[in-house]
Amino acid sequence: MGRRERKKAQTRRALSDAALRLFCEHGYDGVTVAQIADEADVSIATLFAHVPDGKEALIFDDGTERRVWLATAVRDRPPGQSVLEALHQCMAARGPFTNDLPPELRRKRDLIVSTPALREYSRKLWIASEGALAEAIAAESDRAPSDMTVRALARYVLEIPELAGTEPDPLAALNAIFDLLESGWRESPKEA
Amino acid sequence: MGRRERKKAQTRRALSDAALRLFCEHGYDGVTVAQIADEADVSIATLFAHVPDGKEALIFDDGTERRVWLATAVRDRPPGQSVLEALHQCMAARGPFTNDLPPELRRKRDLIVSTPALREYSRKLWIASEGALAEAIAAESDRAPSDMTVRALARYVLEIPELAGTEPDPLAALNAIFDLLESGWRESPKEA
DNA sequence: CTCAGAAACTATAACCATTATAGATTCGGA
DNA sequence: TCCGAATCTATAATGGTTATAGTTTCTGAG
Repeated sequence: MGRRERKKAQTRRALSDAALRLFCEHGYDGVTVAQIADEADVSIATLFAHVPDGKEALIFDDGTERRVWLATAVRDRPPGQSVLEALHQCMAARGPFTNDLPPELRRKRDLIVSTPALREYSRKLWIASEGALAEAIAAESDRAPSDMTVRALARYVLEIPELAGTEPDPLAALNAIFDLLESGWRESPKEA
Repeated sequence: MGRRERKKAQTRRALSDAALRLFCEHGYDGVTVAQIADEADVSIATLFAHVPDGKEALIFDDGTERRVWLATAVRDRPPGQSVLEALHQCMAARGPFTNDLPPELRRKRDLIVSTPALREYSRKLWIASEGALAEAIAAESDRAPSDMTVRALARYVLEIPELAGTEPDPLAALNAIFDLLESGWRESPKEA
């Protein structure tokens, strides 16, 4: 990697770090992009050159990670394990569902979960992997990636973090949702 | 209804109409709120007084309609019909899933479907009914409205318009998704 | 090595949505 | 009739985002 790319990555990092620090200290709405640019010692134009999606994207990567992570979790799952089980398992290790994280990441997660704008952007990143996940699921289940059932399943799995992330017991919520996806909605009709 | 409320409703209507007309003519991004305010002959401040959620909300109602509509569809469904069947049926009559609409509404629907910002806001309106729908479902199925399974089902049903609205055959997509929710994900494992 | 061009960065100025302020007008009810 | 509240207005400020045009820094070809 040449010096150019190294410096670019450095700048991006400085922006992430500055943004996260300031957000944690003053709250998302209490910080302006100008302050973040100052703190990272770049111009505002440079900030937006690095983060085309805007302020919310500052503390996130571009979503590539999630995509490959999901695809490999499905493809390389242990033999005998179903696709949904594999997704269940790897989701459980993720962000909102475990406390087995370095305190720095935990602070970041708490910031995201407690800030609507950041939660929403996080969801957008998850949804952006829908195509990749649909392909992975399709490959394992003899269906077309464009099959609506496949796309819907992918979408519903990717909505789980936003859906369960704010529950009192996120992990229990996660389990309940995967159970629903696995078995569908079984009605227990009301007494007449 | 006094003159005051009547005038207020009139102004709100003028804003909706102006916004829809201009959006259709120049595209969502090709119109500024200033132009809309001008066209409706009110000040910008008045525009925002009527539409606190901002530009995207101009052509939508406040979501109350959907809420009551969903709740009654579930509660007053024909005897013998399941909750999901009732929701399936009433969704099918809605926006993106039928062409049985006056041309004016069809143009509005096409505008929304083809404009990301408006699609997103439409989804927000649907999701805002999650609590109401969850209560309705809970009441019919002997579960608590806070039961994660109930909440997830409500959420997943309300995501359908965004999920299926852009498909080539939205109605077929709708049917497939309800089938998934009804029966869950049945894997047809790949040959070894 | 060198130099031409690409990439990253900068300052500056614009644009637009949104909110705040303060004051004017209109309406409803007592 | 008259007070208070709701609506509307003009105006200005804030803050995110983009456009422009020019400067510096790196890379790779010759």
